[in-house]
Amino acid sequence: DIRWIRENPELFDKAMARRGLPSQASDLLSLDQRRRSIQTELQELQTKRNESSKEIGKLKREGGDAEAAIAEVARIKSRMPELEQEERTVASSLHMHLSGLPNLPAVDVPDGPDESANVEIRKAGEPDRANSRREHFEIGEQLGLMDFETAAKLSGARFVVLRGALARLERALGQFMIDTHVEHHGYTEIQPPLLVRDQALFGTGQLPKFAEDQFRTQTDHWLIPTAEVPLTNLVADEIVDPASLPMRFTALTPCFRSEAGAAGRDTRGMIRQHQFDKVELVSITEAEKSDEEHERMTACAETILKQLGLAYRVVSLATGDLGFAARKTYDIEVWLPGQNAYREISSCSTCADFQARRMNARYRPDGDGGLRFVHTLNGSGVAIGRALIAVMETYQTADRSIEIPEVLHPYMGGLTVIESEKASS
RNA sequence: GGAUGGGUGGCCGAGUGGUUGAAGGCACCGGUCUUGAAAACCGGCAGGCGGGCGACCGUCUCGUGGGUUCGAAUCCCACCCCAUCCGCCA
Repeated sequence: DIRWIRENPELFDKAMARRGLPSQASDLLSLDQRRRSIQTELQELQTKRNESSKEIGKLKREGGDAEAAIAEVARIKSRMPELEQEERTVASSLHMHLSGLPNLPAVDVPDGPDESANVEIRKAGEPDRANSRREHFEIGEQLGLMDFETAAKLSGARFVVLRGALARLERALGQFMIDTHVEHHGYTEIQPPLLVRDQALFGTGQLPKFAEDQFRTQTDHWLIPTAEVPLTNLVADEIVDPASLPMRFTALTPCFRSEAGAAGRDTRGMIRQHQFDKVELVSITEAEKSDEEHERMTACAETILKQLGLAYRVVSLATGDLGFAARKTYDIEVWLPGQNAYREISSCSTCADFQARRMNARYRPDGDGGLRFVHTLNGSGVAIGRALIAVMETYQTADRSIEIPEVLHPYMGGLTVIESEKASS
């Protein structure tokens, strides 16, 4: 919001500095200043032109001579095209700069250059630190149910083929999660498009800066990197009824990420794939309710891990680790015994009005007649591929089987353990 | 892929060159009436931007961008989007 920057240039620069960005308020404001002075000048000319035109209309109706007035208008108009052009140039330059700016971090976001400055908020469960624990790909390959070689034949690196009981386990996880959010947490299930237009990705903030992280089709669609994109854009260009807030949407979808720039990171196993399933949570709230909703959403995601019996911790991301659109983010990190480390399995963010502004999503608060931007939040509830990994590593047994968490039994057709000798069945 | 039709305020919908930022209706808000509600009646009700301490003033916007014109929602061009029919297809 350029007006906010105009009124709070030091605060703005300070906020950007917390994200490690150079101060740019003065550049933005000089552009803004230029735009406004051009606009003012242009409007004065337009006023004169409009007055004269009305005069002409009146004279003509009354059968008078309008020649002088017409010449006057022509004279005024001769100066306008140049100003109009300049205004367009300056305005679009300003717009470009503004749309490339990340969201301002909330005051309580810890300062720091990267994830090392993230702050642990709470822990749940007891991490299994036994060093005999195998990694998920060892477990999966030994069972013959997780196949990276075949996936590479079909699609290259960062894909996987799951078979039999492991394929079903992944499906069971997704079903369990979405059912939980719909039946117990008040979310509405959505089956959204997986291909979206530029406009949608701009709205949630992936465009224009992060085009190279996405897959694009030949029809100029983009494969969604997360269901956050279609779910949040549900309210794009809408003026929503305040009585319908908060809106809570959930979806189980595949997500597609090019992982440009991630070469060499998490190359083994299913941690970082071009395609993975995820249950997403999105909330649309009134401005005052978003912080509260952020806590609630994070708790909804945690519920899943608790019910699966997985150890985890919640961290508040430092300014340097915060995503582009986020004002504040909690990551939930699940304990992976095979890696002997906590790894991100969910990321819950409040974007405040950042995305709403980009997609022009508003509501009319009760009472005053004005319009306000809604607040948007999104969180994983949770990433299914990583949940599968966590379950495999947490519930591995000495005899190379995997026990299945109790809450998933109904989704597994009664199967309670994936046993190595029955693996191929 | 072929062929049509269409994009106007929160919604529906009128409007083919001159006080039209836009009739009418619905919704919504305020009032009268009523024990209360409904109905009826009266009034209000688009958004962005700029200027002013302010009551206010100006400007832009009828999908988007150009053009014609003294003047464009209305005429011309390009693009975007939506719908329908035919073909193909899960």
